[in-house]
Parts: sequence; structure tokens; C-alpha cells
Amino acid sequence: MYSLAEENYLKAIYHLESKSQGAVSTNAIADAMDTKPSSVTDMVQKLAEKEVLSYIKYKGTSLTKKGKKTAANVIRKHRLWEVFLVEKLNFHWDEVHDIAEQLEHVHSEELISRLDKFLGFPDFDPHGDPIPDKHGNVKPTEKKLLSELNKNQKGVCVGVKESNSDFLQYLDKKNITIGTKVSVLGKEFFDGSMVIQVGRDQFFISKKIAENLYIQTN
Amino acid sequence: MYSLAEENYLKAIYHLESKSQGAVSTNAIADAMDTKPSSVTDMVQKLAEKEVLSYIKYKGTSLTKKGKKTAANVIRKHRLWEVFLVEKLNFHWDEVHDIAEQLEHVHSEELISRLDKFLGFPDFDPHGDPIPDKHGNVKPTEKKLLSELNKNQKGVCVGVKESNSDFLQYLDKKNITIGTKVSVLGKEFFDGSMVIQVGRDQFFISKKIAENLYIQTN
DNA sequence: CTTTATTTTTAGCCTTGACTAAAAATAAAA
DNA sequence: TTTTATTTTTAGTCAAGGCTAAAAATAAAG
Ligand SMILES: [Mn+2]
Ligand SMILES: [Mn+2]
Ligand SMILES: [Mn+2]
Ligand SMILES: [Mn+2]
Repeated sequence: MYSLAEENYLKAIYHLESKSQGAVSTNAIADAMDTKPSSVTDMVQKLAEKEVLSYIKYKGTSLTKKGKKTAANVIRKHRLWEVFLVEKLNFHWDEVHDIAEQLEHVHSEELISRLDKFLGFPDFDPHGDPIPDKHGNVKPTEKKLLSELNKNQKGVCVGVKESNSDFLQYLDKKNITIGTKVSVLGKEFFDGSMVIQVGRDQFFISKKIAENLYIQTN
Repeated sequence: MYSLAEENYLKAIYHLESKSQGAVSTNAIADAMDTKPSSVTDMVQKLAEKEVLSYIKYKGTSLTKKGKKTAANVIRKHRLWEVFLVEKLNFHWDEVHDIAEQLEHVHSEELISRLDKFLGFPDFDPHGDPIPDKHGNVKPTEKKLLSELNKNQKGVCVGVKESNSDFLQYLDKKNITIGTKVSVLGKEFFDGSMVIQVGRDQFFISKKIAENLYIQTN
């Protein structure tokens, strides 16, 4: 059994590792966890002894198979609880993250497997992120950022990259949610901004918005 | 906001206080929490500074209004989660306590108020214990122990005193659950044992069983 | 190649919530 | 009312997880 702090480190390292290949640096972890590098070094050394990650002084860390599975399981719990909060308790998708951050640390295999069933074995959380199975495996999905599309391409919104409240509320205002069809009417190469069509509306979006929306084309 | 340890102390003291009038002794708390008296003294001094209980050296502690409300709120969360686990996830009533013990420490007013609504504002948990309202108030119910009934009296089972697995599984075996009608056919004054009728069955029960079943007569 | 800047680690300290052993109060017996 | 037993508190440690400041590696410039 891993402590709350250990689980959070594993989760953070898992996410960092998937966002950039190679070992994860101490500073990157400290940054992601809003803590100090010295604290990270301590914890990472402890986790290396527990064989959930391999750590080479001054070189960084990377999760072992065991560590990856543990991290994926925490993420699985986080995302299943987010589904519960949105689908069953009618929370809005921008309100669930902090609560799930607590619920993900409740230890009970049985609880999660029953929750999974209760929710109808969902594949994605409310932000479009895939829910790992109980072995820690994630189905790979082919999605790209809206910012990668060009003029006249279109697709369906299948997820958000950042999911902070401000961004999600912006999407609501524009009636964009998971499943929404989006077409690129124009793209400005100077600043990466776009004009897109959503339903009957067409409007301008900045590069920053386009870089945070996942689209599936085909 | 109170830490997990603080919440558990408050809860334990709340229960001890309701089971016996007057200040609660340090040893009683240590006993209930399966910890050492010296640890209790430490924590109780800390909680006294936070004004959730009043503590007089060598005399014991008792919760303040603030402490009672906080404790009742933790208990409210515990019991609502137990209802959720049984009613929605189909857990058995003897499996839910340890999970609820973790879930009760998730901090979110909104979560609990939505959960309450989702469950249909239940008044009792799966073991028949009353669920405090959000202000920490508990409706008083007039129930007595089965052991207090005499020959030819009858009533409805409305709760269990102890709720450990062995006891609950015994009740299942005898088809006794919340709502079951129970009649006392005979009572042995020497050892407090009884012969009772449940449905079509009539059988012998020990004093210990009778002392752990709450009955409502009328 | 040195020198400088950045990253990472170490050393030492802090808080929380435990524990043990010893001291002090209080309660019970004699 | 002494003496003894029990309860409670204090003093001193410890592990987990943080932090700061200083030292050591590594990387980047000059
Ligand atoms: Mn989240
Ligand atoms: Mn999510
Ligand atoms: Mn319980
Ligand atoms: Mn209960």
C-alpha cells in the first residue's frame, strides 16, 4: 500500500513521462507537484528502494513496470470518480478535479470495480481522458490538437488538454463539449489563431485555445 | 479544516460522550482509538487550543458545541457513504464500514449535499444509525434493545448496536435485517437468553445477541 | 579550457502524530 | 491516614514529508 504522498508522486511522474520521452528531471517533478527539488530527491530515493522507479543521481527517474501500474491505477480511480461526480451527482466538468484528487486515494479494489460497473464501464472521463483498465493499460486513441488542423479540416472534440476551470467555462460559453463537431474555416499562420465553426456559430479562437482541444478527424 | 487524525479523535470522543455522561477519560479515548494514552493527551491538548473540546488535566475532556458539530458532520459523511455503498454499489452491510472510514474524510460540502440528494435524503444508514443533518442535529428516536423486551412483547428491528461482520452475518443467517418483525416468545432470566420468532422461524438467541439489536415497539 | 550559471543533492531543521519510559496525580486499599 | 494501584501527564524519540541553505555536479558561455 502506498501513502497519499507516494501516490501523488507516482502520478505526477507518470504524467511527466508520457509528455516527454526519457528520464524525468527532479526539477520537473518539483515543478509539477509545486514542491521543492530537495523534497523530490528525498522522495524519489525512497520510491527507488520500493522498486517503483529507477533513479540515477543527477540523471533523473523513470517508473518501473510496477510503478507505472500503480500510477495508472490511481489515475483510473481519479477518472472513474470524475465520471461518477458528473454523471451521477450532476457536477459540472470544471468542478470535479479537486474532489477526485481526494477520492483517488481511497484504497479498495472492490470499491473501484463496483463503481466501474455502476457507471457502465466508461472508457473516458468527463474531460475526454481515457480510463486505464485494472491492469493499468490505456487504449491508445488517435487524436490531435485542434491547432494541428488546417483550413477546411474538421473533426469532433474528444478531449481537453488543460482542464482548469477558466478554460472549461470558456468552452461552455462557446457551446463546445466532448462530442461537438468543429470545422476550421480559417487559420492565421502568423499567430496560430483560427476562425472555427461550431454548430451555427462561427468565431475566432486564439492559438492557446486551439492547443488545448483534442480533435478526432475521420 | 481538520486533519484526518483530528477528525477521528473528534468522532471517537463524540461517540464516547454519547455512550456515557460526563467528561471522557483519556484512557477511554486511547482504548477506543487503539492508541496510547500519552498520544491522546498530546492530541487532546492540541484540540483544546482549537476550541473543539474543553480539557481539564486529569479530569477528562468534553466536546464544545463547535466540536460536536464537527464530529457529527464526519459521522454524517460516514453514514451517507455507507448508504451509497449499500444502495448504489450493492455492497453488503457488513462490508461497508472500512471504506466509509476513508470516504468520511473527503472534504467537500458540495459533494455531501449532492450525495445526500442522490440518495434521496436518507434518515438512517444501513445499520439503522441515524444520519445527522448538515447542522449536526440528530433526530432522537425511541428504540430499545431487544434484551429489554419481555415475553410476548414484539417490535421491529431498527438497528444494530455493534456492527462487526460476524454479528451482521449471523443476522443474515437468521434472516434478521432492518425492518424485520421480531417477537419474544420466551425469556430466561438466569442468563438473559430468549426464544424469538422471526417470520415463520422461531429460535434461541443469547443475551449477547439480544443486547445488540435495537427494536422499536409500537 | 576556464569561468559562470543551472541543476541536483546533502545537511540540518521543522511539524504532525505516533511511541516508550519515567514522573506526577488521583483513586482504592489497608 | 498511610500505602499501594491506577490513571494521566511529561520528557524524550522516531518516521514521514516538508523546508532552507550550502555544497557538489553538470551544462552553458566565454
Ligand atoms: Mn482530474
Ligand atoms: Mn479528468
Ligand atoms: Mn460504519
Ligand atoms: Mn453504520
